[in-house]
Amino acid sequence: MKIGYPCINQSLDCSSSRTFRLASYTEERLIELVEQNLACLRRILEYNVEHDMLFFRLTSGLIPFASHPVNTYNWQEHFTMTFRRLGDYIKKHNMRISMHPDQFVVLNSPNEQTVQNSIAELVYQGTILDLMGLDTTAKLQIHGGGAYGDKATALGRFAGVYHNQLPDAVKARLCVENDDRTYSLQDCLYLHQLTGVPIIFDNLHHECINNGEPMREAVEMAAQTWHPEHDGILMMDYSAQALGERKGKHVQSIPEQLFHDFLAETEGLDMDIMLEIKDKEASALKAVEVAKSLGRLK
DNA sequence: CGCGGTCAAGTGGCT
DNA sequence: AGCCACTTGACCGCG
Repeated sequence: MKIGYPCINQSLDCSSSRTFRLASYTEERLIELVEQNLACLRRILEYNVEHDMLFFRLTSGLIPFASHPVNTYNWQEHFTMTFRRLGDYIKKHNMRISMHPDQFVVLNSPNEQTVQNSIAELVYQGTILDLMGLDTTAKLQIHGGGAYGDKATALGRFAGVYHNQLPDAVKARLCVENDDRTYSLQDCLYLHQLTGVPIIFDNLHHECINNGEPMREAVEMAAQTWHPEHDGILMMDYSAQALGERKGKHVQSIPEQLFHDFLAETEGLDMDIMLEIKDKEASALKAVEVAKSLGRLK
């Protein structure tokens, strides 16, 4: 088991997703900002290693406008060695890496342009993992997309894009997460049947929409969609409901007892857990201690 | 130099 | 009909 948090470290005084507006785009500025983003990423990774957090999600914003037509710069070549060194560090410390393309990536959109933009974004994010030299256990995590009034048809469209349009390099890394309002775990398992994509499990989303599966059973079903050699062990997002807030809203800080209970409920199951909690590494640190106390983490 | 409006992109639920 | 949330606020113009 590995534990981690997404994208941002609030203890460090740097950001790996500094960016700029389209209106102020210049190549010079792009290069300078990417250098800063990658330098910060290195610091975050070092912090994580020091604190036994070996699971981390890279921000989508590492390369600004990477899949936008305005960016014609060959950043892949320019930063080849930087990415390789980052990847070497990740591999040396046996870290697990994911990326989560944002809500604009919708593979089942009826809008062809949206689909093409989505593919371009997935190619960009996959390229980063490729340049780092990471194997296919480093994943790109997206949602099923929209329902458009008919989930079965929409998932069929997803499968069509998957089989006919996605490059192999993206297919090898793609996984789909159950979301909190449209595609439940069951829906995702159906998509897995159509495509073979592993299903990344989100416990809070599962609490929002489900078909009555108890938590342990749900984790087991998701885990079965991961091919041990090709995909690695199950990745999951862990969060808890912010009390009194909109359903699905993440808490500010991890309720340690709830996390303890979750680990107890899933005893014997191996997985890597991403803490989607507002205060980031602070909660991840607490989670690491809880997991260690239960002997789930060395 | 701090504040607040705004920023590439989609979708659906809530008010 | 418009606002908000989403894996993450950051940027920039203005006062």
